[in-house]
Amino acid sequence: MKIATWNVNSLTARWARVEGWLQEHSPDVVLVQETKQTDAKFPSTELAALGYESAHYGEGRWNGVAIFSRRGLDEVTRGFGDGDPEARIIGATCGGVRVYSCYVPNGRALDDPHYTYKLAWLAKLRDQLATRDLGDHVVVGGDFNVTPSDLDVYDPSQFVGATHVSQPERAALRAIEATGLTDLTRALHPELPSYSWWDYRNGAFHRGWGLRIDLLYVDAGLLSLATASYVDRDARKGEKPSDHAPVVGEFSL
DNA sequence: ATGTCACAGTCCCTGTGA
Repeated sequence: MKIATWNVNSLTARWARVEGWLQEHSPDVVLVQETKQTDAKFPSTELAALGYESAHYGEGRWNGVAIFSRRGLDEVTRGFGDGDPEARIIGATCGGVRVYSCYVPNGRALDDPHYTYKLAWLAKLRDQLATRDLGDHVVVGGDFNVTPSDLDVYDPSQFVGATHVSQPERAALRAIEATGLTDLTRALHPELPSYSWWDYRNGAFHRGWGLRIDLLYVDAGLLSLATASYVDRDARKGEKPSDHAPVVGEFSL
Protein backbone atom coordinates (compact mmCIF):
# COMPACT_ATOMS: atom_id res chain seq x y z
CA MET A 1 0.00 0.00 0.00
CA LYS A 2 1.46 3.28 -1.16
CA ILE A 3 0.37 6.43 0.71
CA ALA A 4 1.52 9.91 -0.35
CA THR A 5 1.12 13.44 0.99
CA TRP A 6 1.42 16.40 -1.37
CA ASN A 7 0.79 20.11 -1.01
CA VAL A 8 -0.16 20.90 -4.62
CA ASN A 9 -0.48 24.71 -4.22
CA SER A 10 -3.80 24.94 -6.13
CA LEU A 11 -5.34 21.80 -7.58
CA THR A 12 -6.79 23.99 -10.34
CA ALA A 13 -3.37 25.20 -11.47
CA ARG A 14 -1.74 21.81 -10.78
CA TRP A 15 -4.27 19.38 -12.25
CA ALA A 16 -2.17 18.32 -15.25
CA ARG A 17 0.81 17.61 -12.98
CA VAL A 18 -1.30 15.78 -10.42
CA GLU A 19 -3.02 13.63 -13.05
CA GLY A 20 0.33 12.73 -14.62
CA TRP A 21 1.78 11.87 -11.21
CA LEU A 22 -1.12 9.57 -10.32
CA GLN A 23 -0.73 7.75 -13.64
CA GLU A 24 3.03 7.39 -13.27
CA HIS A 25 3.19 6.39 -9.59
CA SER A 26 -0.14 4.66 -8.94
CA PRO A 27 -0.41 5.59 -5.26
CA ASP A 28 -3.22 3.91 -3.32
CA VAL A 29 -3.98 6.93 -1.14
CA VAL A 30 -3.01 10.58 -1.63
CA LEU A 31 -3.36 13.21 1.10
CA VAL A 32 -3.63 16.57 -0.64
CA GLN A 33 -3.25 20.08 0.74
CA GLU A 34 -3.89 23.59 -0.61
CA THR A 35 -6.43 22.66 -3.25
CA LYS A 36 -7.54 26.33 -3.17
CA GLN A 37 -10.88 25.27 -4.62
CA THR A 38 -14.54 25.27 -3.75
CA ASP A 39 -16.11 21.82 -3.57
CA ALA A 40 -17.91 22.65 -6.85
CA LYS A 41 -14.59 23.00 -8.67
CA PHE A 42 -13.00 19.85 -7.23
CA PRO A 43 -12.32 17.28 -10.03
CA SER A 44 -14.07 14.25 -8.50
CA THR A 45 -15.26 13.01 -11.91
CA GLU A 46 -11.77 13.16 -13.37
CA LEU A 47 -10.39 11.34 -10.32
CA ALA A 48 -13.04 8.63 -10.65
CA ALA A 49 -11.94 8.13 -14.27
CA LEU A 50 -8.44 7.48 -12.91
CA GLY A 51 -9.81 4.92 -10.46
CA TYR A 52 -9.90 7.09 -7.32
CA GLU A 53 -12.67 7.79 -4.90
CA SER A 54 -12.19 11.21 -3.36
CA ALA A 55 -13.32 13.55 -0.61
CA HIS A 56 -12.71 17.28 -0.45
CA TYR A 57 -12.99 19.91 2.23
CA GLY A 58 -12.82 23.07 0.16
CA GLU A 59 -12.93 26.71 1.03
CA GLY A 60 -12.20 28.68 -2.15
CA ARG A 61 -9.29 31.01 -2.44
CA TRP A 62 -7.22 29.62 0.42
CA ASN A 63 -6.49 26.28 2.10
CA GLY A 64 -8.55 23.23 1.09
CA VAL A 65 -7.63 19.58 1.78
CA ALA A 66 -8.55 16.33 0.06
CA ILE A 67 -8.07 12.57 0.05
CA PHE A 68 -7.85 10.34 -3.03
CA SER A 69 -8.12 6.56 -2.55
CA ARG A 70 -8.18 3.35 -4.59
CA ARG A 71 -8.70 1.31 -1.40
CA GLY A 72 -12.10 2.59 -0.43
CA LEU A 73 -12.98 5.85 1.29
CA ASP A 74 -15.38 5.85 4.23
CA GLU A 75 -16.22 7.73 7.44
CA VAL A 76 -15.13 11.13 6.12
CA THR A 77 -14.70 13.90 8.69
CA ARG A 78 -14.10 17.56 7.87
CA GLY A 79 -12.42 19.92 10.31
CA PHE A 80 -12.24 19.45 14.08
CA GLY A 81 -15.94 20.10 14.55
CA ASP A 82 -15.18 23.30 16.44
CA GLY A 83 -16.53 25.85 13.96
CA ASP A 84 -13.13 26.90 12.62
CA PRO A 85 -13.97 28.18 9.10
CA GLU A 86 -10.53 27.34 7.65
CA ALA A 87 -10.49 24.06 5.66
CA ARG A 88 -7.31 22.47 7.00
CA ILE A 89 -8.02 18.86 7.97
CA ILE A 90 -9.99 16.01 6.44
CA GLY A 91 -10.06 12.41 7.62
CA ALA A 92 -11.23 9.13 6.10
CA THR A 93 -10.82 5.38 6.42
CA CYS A 94 -9.12 3.81 3.40
CA GLY A 95 -8.32 0.11 3.21
CA GLY A 96 -8.51 -0.30 6.98
CA VAL A 97 -6.26 2.69 7.68
CA ARG A 98 -7.54 5.88 9.27
CA VAL A 99 -5.90 8.73 7.33
CA TYR A 100 -5.83 12.49 7.83
CA SER A 101 -4.70 15.18 5.39
CA CYS A 102 -3.51 18.23 7.33
CA TYR A 103 -2.61 21.74 6.24
CA VAL A 104 -1.12 23.30 9.37
CA PRO A 105 -1.30 27.14 9.51
CA ASN A 106 1.89 28.86 8.33
CA GLY A 107 2.16 31.19 11.33
CA ARG A 108 3.76 34.04 9.36
CA ALA A 109 5.96 35.36 12.23
CA LEU A 110 6.56 34.59 15.92
CA ASP A 111 4.79 37.79 17.03
CA ASP A 112 1.85 37.39 14.64
CA PRO A 113 -1.63 36.28 15.77
CA HIS A 114 -1.40 33.59 13.08
CA TYR A 115 1.44 32.00 15.04
CA THR A 116 -0.81 31.71 18.09
CA TYR A 117 -3.46 30.18 15.84
CA LYS A 118 -0.87 27.72 14.48
CA LEU A 119 0.09 26.49 17.96
CA ALA A 120 -3.57 26.24 19.00
CA TRP A 121 -4.34 24.29 15.81
CA LEU A 122 -1.50 21.82 16.46
CA ALA A 123 -2.70 21.36 20.06
CA LYS A 124 -6.19 20.64 18.77
CA LEU A 125 -4.79 18.04 16.38
CA ARG A 126 -2.92 16.41 19.25
CA ASP A 127 -6.05 16.32 21.38
CA GLN A 128 -8.03 14.65 18.61
CA LEU A 129 -5.29 12.07 18.00
CA ALA A 130 -4.95 11.36 21.72
CA THR A 131 -8.53 10.12 21.86
CA ARG A 132 -8.25 7.73 18.90
CA ASP A 133 -8.70 3.98 19.12
CA LEU A 134 -5.14 2.77 19.69
CA GLY A 135 -5.85 -0.49 17.87
CA ASP A 136 -6.40 1.32 14.56
CA HIS A 137 -3.79 1.91 11.90
CA VAL A 138 -3.44 5.65 11.36
CA VAL A 139 -1.53 7.92 9.00
CA VAL A 140 -1.49 11.63 9.80
CA GLY A 141 0.07 13.32 6.81
CA GLY A 142 0.35 16.76 5.42
CA ASP A 143 2.10 20.08 5.25
CA PHE A 144 2.97 20.71 8.92
CA ASN A 145 4.82 23.97 8.25
CA VAL A 146 7.26 22.89 10.99
CA THR A 147 10.69 21.29 10.65
CA PRO A 148 11.04 18.50 13.23
CA SER A 149 14.75 19.29 13.77
CA ASP A 150 17.66 21.29 12.34
CA LEU A 151 18.53 18.34 10.08
CA ASP A 152 15.38 19.30 8.19
CA VAL A 153 16.62 22.84 7.47
CA TYR A 154 19.14 23.65 4.72
CA ASP A 155 20.75 26.41 6.77
CA PRO A 156 19.49 26.89 10.35
CA SER A 157 21.35 30.21 10.63
CA GLN A 158 18.91 31.65 8.07
CA PHE A 159 15.94 30.80 10.32
CA VAL A 160 16.91 32.31 13.66
CA GLY A 161 13.81 34.00 15.05
CA ALA A 162 11.62 32.60 12.28
CA THR A 163 8.64 30.29 12.22
CA HIS A 164 8.96 26.64 11.12
CA VAL A 165 11.90 26.05 13.48
CA SER A 166 10.83 27.51 16.84
CA GLN A 167 10.87 25.51 20.06
CA PRO A 168 7.09 25.75 20.66
CA GLU A 169 6.33 24.50 17.14
CA ARG A 170 8.73 21.58 17.52
CA ALA A 171 7.33 20.84 20.97
CA ALA A 172 3.88 20.65 19.37
CA LEU A 173 5.21 17.94 17.01
CA ARG A 174 6.73 16.08 20.00
CA ALA A 175 3.30 16.16 21.67
CA ILE A 176 1.72 14.63 18.56
CA GLU A 177 4.43 11.94 18.51
CA ALA A 178 3.74 11.24 22.19
CA THR A 179 0.27 9.96 21.25
CA GLY A 180 2.07 6.98 19.67
CA LEU A 181 3.02 8.27 16.23
CA THR A 182 6.36 8.22 14.39
CA ASP A 183 7.75 10.48 11.67
CA LEU A 184 8.11 7.79 8.97
CA THR A 185 10.68 9.48 6.73
CA ARG A 186 13.04 10.24 9.61
CA ALA A 187 12.58 6.78 11.13
CA LEU A 188 13.62 5.04 7.90
CA HIS A 189 16.32 7.59 6.98
CA PRO A 190 17.87 8.98 10.19
CA GLU A 191 20.59 10.94 8.37
CA LEU A 192 18.97 12.05 5.08
CA PRO A 193 17.68 15.64 5.05
CA SER A 194 14.82 14.66 2.67
CA TYR A 195 13.59 18.18 1.98
CA SER A 196 10.04 18.41 0.66
CA TRP A 197 9.63 22.16 0.04
CA TRP A 198 11.70 24.78 -1.76
CA ASP A 199 10.74 28.44 -2.15
CA TYR A 200 9.88 29.46 -5.72
CA ARG A 201 12.14 32.48 -5.26
CA ASN A 202 15.90 32.79 -5.52
CA GLY A 203 16.37 29.54 -7.43
CA ALA A 204 15.99 27.74 -4.10
CA PHE A 205 15.36 24.29 -5.56
CA HIS A 206 18.39 24.47 -7.84
CA ARG A 207 20.55 25.61 -4.91
CA GLY A 208 19.30 22.94 -2.53
CA TRP A 209 17.71 25.46 -0.17
CA GLY A 210 14.91 23.29 1.14
CA LEU A 211 12.95 22.36 4.25
CA ARG A 212 11.39 19.07 5.34
CA ILE A 213 7.93 20.18 6.43
CA ASP A 214 5.73 17.58 4.71
CA LEU A 215 5.43 14.64 7.07
CA LEU A 216 3.81 11.23 7.37
CA TYR A 217 3.11 10.26 10.97
CA VAL A 218 2.26 6.57 11.41
CA ASP A 219 1.28 4.34 14.32
CA ALA A 220 3.66 1.65 15.62
CA GLY A 221 1.87 -1.12 13.75
CA LEU A 222 2.22 0.61 10.40
CA LEU A 223 5.82 1.54 11.17
CA SER A 224 6.63 -2.17 11.52
CA LEU A 225 4.98 -2.77 8.13
CA ALA A 226 6.77 0.10 6.38
CA THR A 227 9.01 -0.88 3.47
CA ALA A 228 9.99 2.52 2.04
CA SER A 229 9.74 6.29 2.37
CA TYR A 230 10.93 8.83 -0.16
CA VAL A 231 10.47 12.31 -1.57
CA ASP A 232 9.70 12.50 -5.30
CA ARG A 233 11.96 15.44 -6.18
CA ASP A 234 11.16 14.96 -9.89
CA ALA A 235 7.69 16.37 -9.19
CA ARG A 236 9.36 19.67 -8.17
CA LYS A 237 11.03 19.95 -11.61
CA GLY A 238 9.66 20.88 -15.05
CA GLU A 239 6.63 22.91 -16.10
CA LYS A 240 4.46 24.55 -13.44
CA PRO A 241 5.53 22.52 -10.41
CA SER A 242 4.13 22.97 -6.92
CA ASP A 243 6.68 24.38 -4.48
CA HIS A 244 6.26 21.10 -2.53
CA ALA A 245 7.24 17.58 -3.65
CA PRO A 246 5.17 14.50 -2.75
CA VAL A 247 6.33 12.45 0.24
CA VAL A 248 5.56 8.74 -0.12
CA GLY A 249 5.34 5.84 2.32
CA GLU A 250 5.00 2.19 1.32
CA PHE A 251 3.61 -0.55 3.57
CA SER A 252 3.17 -4.33 3.42
CA LEU A 253 -0.59 -4.12 3.57
C1' DA B 1 16.16 44.69 -5.40
C1' DT B 2 12.59 38.20 -1.94
C1' DG B 3 15.33 36.93 -8.37
C1' DT B 4 8.13 33.32 -7.73
C1' DC B 5 3.55 31.75 -7.97
C1' DA B 6 -1.61 31.77 -7.57
C1' DC B 7 -5.85 34.05 -6.61
C1' DA B 8 -9.59 37.49 -6.77
C1' DG B 9 -11.04 42.20 -7.09
C1' DT B 10 -9.88 47.16 -7.67
C1' DC B 11 -10.42 43.22 -13.41
C1' DC B 12 -5.07 43.10 -17.67
C1' DC B 13 -2.74 45.68 -12.77
C1' DT B 14 -2.59 45.35 -7.72
C1' DG B 15 -2.82 43.48 -2.94
C1' DT B 16 -2.55 39.28 -0.30
C1' DG B 17 -0.64 34.96 1.32
C1' DA B 18 2.81 31.67 1.06
